[in-house]
Parts: sequence; C-alpha cells; structure tokens
Amino acid sequence: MTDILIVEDNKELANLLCDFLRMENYTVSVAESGEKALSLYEKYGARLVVLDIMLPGMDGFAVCRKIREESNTPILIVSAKTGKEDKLNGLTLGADDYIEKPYDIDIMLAKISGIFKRRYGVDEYVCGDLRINKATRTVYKNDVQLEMTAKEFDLLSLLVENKGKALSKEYLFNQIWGSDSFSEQQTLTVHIKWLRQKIEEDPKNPEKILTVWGVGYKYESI
Amino acid sequence: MTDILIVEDNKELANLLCDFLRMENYTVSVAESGEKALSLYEKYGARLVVLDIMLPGMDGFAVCRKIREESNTPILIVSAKTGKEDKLNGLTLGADDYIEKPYDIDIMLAKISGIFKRRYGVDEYVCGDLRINKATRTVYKNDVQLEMTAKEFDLLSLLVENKGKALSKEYLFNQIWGSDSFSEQQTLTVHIKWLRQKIEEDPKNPEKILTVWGVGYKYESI
DNA sequence: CTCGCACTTACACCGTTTGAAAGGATAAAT
DNA sequence: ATTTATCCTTTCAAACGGTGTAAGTGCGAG
Repeated sequence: MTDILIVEDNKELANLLCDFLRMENYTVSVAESGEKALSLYEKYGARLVVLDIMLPGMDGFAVCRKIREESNTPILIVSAKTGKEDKLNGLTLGADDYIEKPYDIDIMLAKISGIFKRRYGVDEYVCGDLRINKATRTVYKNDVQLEMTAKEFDLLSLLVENKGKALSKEYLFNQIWGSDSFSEQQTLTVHIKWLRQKIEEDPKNPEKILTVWGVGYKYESI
Repeated sequence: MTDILIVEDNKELANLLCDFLRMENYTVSVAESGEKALSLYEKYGARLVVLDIMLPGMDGFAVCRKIREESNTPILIVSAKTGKEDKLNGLTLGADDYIEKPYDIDIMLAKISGIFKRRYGVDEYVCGDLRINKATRTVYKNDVQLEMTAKEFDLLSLLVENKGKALSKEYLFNQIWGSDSFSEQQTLTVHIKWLRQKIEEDPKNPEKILTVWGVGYKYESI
C-alpha cells in the first residue's frame, strides 16, 4: 500500500510535493486525473489522499465521494478557490482537512504529518477486550497475546481502523492482496474465518467481525 | 460526557458559538481560562475541545499539550494570529484542525461536524423515527435496529436521499438493479412491500413510503 | 362500473456464506 | 541442499438467506 496518493494535474507542482514527501520517507504515487486516481486507489490503496479539486474531467468532489463510499481513508483537499462553498463542500463530503492554493510547503508537510500522527500514530487500538498494536504487530485479548499471521493481522488492522464501517469484499481484498486474482472471494472468507476463530468468543455467532450481506464485513462499532 | 468543550475568554463569542452548536443538538460547556478548561476536562471529559490559543494566564498551547498527554480527544484550535508559526505549533502539538479568527460560523460548524463524523462515525440521515447510516449500513427505528437486506437498504437509502421527491419506478429500478430487465415492475414493488413491513407502523396504510399513482414512490417529506 | 395499476402471497431458484481439508508456497532449521 | 514447519491459497460441498417470477387479489381513477 502506498502512503500518499497525490491527485494533481499540474505535473510540476505534483513532482515538487512528491520530492518533499519522499525526503520525509513517505512512499508516494501521483495521478493526473480523477479517473486515474480512483483506479490507482482501487488497485493499490493509500493511507492518505491529497486531492486537488480543480481537475480536468471528473472533479475532486466526485473522487472524494467515491473514496468515502468504501473507506475512511483520510483525504486532504487542495483548492485554488478561496470560496467558502468549496471548503464546505469538501468538509461535508468527509474530507479531513483542506488547504488553499498556493500553499506553503511547510504547512502542507505539517498537515500531512498531523494526519498521519492522528490516524496511524496511534500504536494501540483498543476495542472491547482486544488490544491491537500496529508497531509491534501484536494482538492481546484480555491481556493474553494471540498469535496472528501476517495476513490475519493486516486484515484485522484494516477492519479495526474502519471500525463500524461496512467494507466491501473487493475493497478488503484489494487493500491487502494488492490487486485482483481469481478466487479472491474464497481467500478472503477463509482468512475471516480464521480471524473469527481467534478473536470471537463463539466463532459461530460472531460479535466482532460481522457479515454485511451482499457487501462484505464490518468490525462492530462499539 | 459533554460533546464539546469551548475554551474562549470572549464570553460573547463563546455564547454565540454555543447557541449554534446547541441548535445542532450538541451538548456544550464553556471555560473562560486554560485552568478552568483543564479542570472541566478532568471532571467531565469531552468529545471535542474547541480551543482558543490567546488566553489570559495559561495559553492554549499548554492546554493542548496537557490534554494530549492523557488522551486523543480531538482538538480544534482557534487563533487570531495569522502567523505561520502558530499553525505549525498547533498542528505539531497534535491538534486535529485549525481555524483562524474571525471565522465564518458555517465553516466552523462544518469542521466540527466533520471531526465528529470522522472520529465517532456519526454520519446518518434522520427522518422521523428512522435513523439511516450508510457507512455501517444500519437502520434504527426508535433506537431499535432493523435488519435489512442489501437491496432493501439500497432502496431505502435512495428514497430517503430524495426525501419528498416522487421517484419513478423506472428510475428506482435502474439505480439499484443497474439496467432494465423484463418484469422489473413486480420486482420493485415486492421490495417496496418488504420495506414497508419493516419500517411502517401499519404496512397497510403506509405513512413513510407513499405510492405516487402512475409514477412510482416517494418518501414522506416530514 | 370498469379498467388498469398496484399490492399480496407463495415458491423456486440462485448467489453468498460457511466449514473442512488438501495441496502449494515460503521460510527456518539442520 | 534437504527437511520441517508454518502459512497461504484453492477447492468442494452443503446450508442458508436473498431475490425474482408468476398468479391472484385489491384498490383507485375516470
């Protein structure tokens, strides 16, 4: 998964920001259009999307809406207009923050680092009787450590990060396996099953990882 | 726990914001100084702190740092200064967002609602006694959850999003089933019936999903 | 009153989910 | 290099629940 997906049709600007971000050790990819952005996002996922609103073709708001439909991935809106409507629009669509163009690169970097800290800097997610530590990649249930394989841990993390949100099977698969294979469905469901056996009191009647029929799965919101 | 703790020494301004927030059904409390803010926070907690930086005595940055030491409660910084230094300071201390004084009340409300959405996953349509959450794909009627199938949920969402508007059967079918099949009519009406059985008090005399003769259906506008 | 549209009901089909288990791949150990 | 163990992928069959179809009934408009 890429750290940051930059959506910006001005190549020069995109490359500049890209360089700065790479100096801070983020992995970065760039899309010049809304369509490209969505296809990159579908395929490889991203931990943050820096999204210019003024794009040729599909505009930034549409991209924002699409991404929000399937996940809570943080979105930082970049807008040239100073109009209040753009900001309001972005915020109500679920963007995490916005910045005006032209922006000061230091402010941009500070905002980005802030978003990462807030969202991913939390080493430990606590959900009911589970404690999930992303830094050490360990999971504790009532202070007893559960052994997790790599895929199991990634899957659990993804579900917990989007706690409460129904995530489509397709999204889950693409985020963890990177792109589409043939019998993706089965592979995912098998891993879900193993996860449930490890974390649920009664794996037959799951109370943490819930099935959303016709869609996918979600982690209980409480 | 209070929803929002406003830290602001200008009483007039604080009360104005307070009123607007209460109109949006948040519970609000106000502190006029940093010390007061911390003691209120210790005692009652808060789901969001709106923090003015310029305070008599202990300044906002100190309050921000203190709160961050013990929790990840979201913090929205308010500052009169336009200097870049302030923004950087606030963001690197772990504040979630930043707004400049004087601020537009709409932007402020949007930012606050955005923080709540992101952090607490509150993103729902409320219509009478129904609460529909698209992210979690859940429907509550008077705080009791209703089980919905995928198609039922999609159909209800579509109707509620266009609350009050009469939608043609053809439109409804195309939006949810993607394209036209032969006996689309029946299929749709059957699903409407199931929906009514779940959400209406008296499915025989629907008051929510109303039939528009010769056209289709609409969701009651109230 | 009559016609046509909407509603109801029941049933059969099909897709999704689930569980168990075997075969492959990969990494660690000897 | 070979063995061993662990993890990942794939497959299959069975059960469940959702979905669509069709026929009969009811109801509103003109």
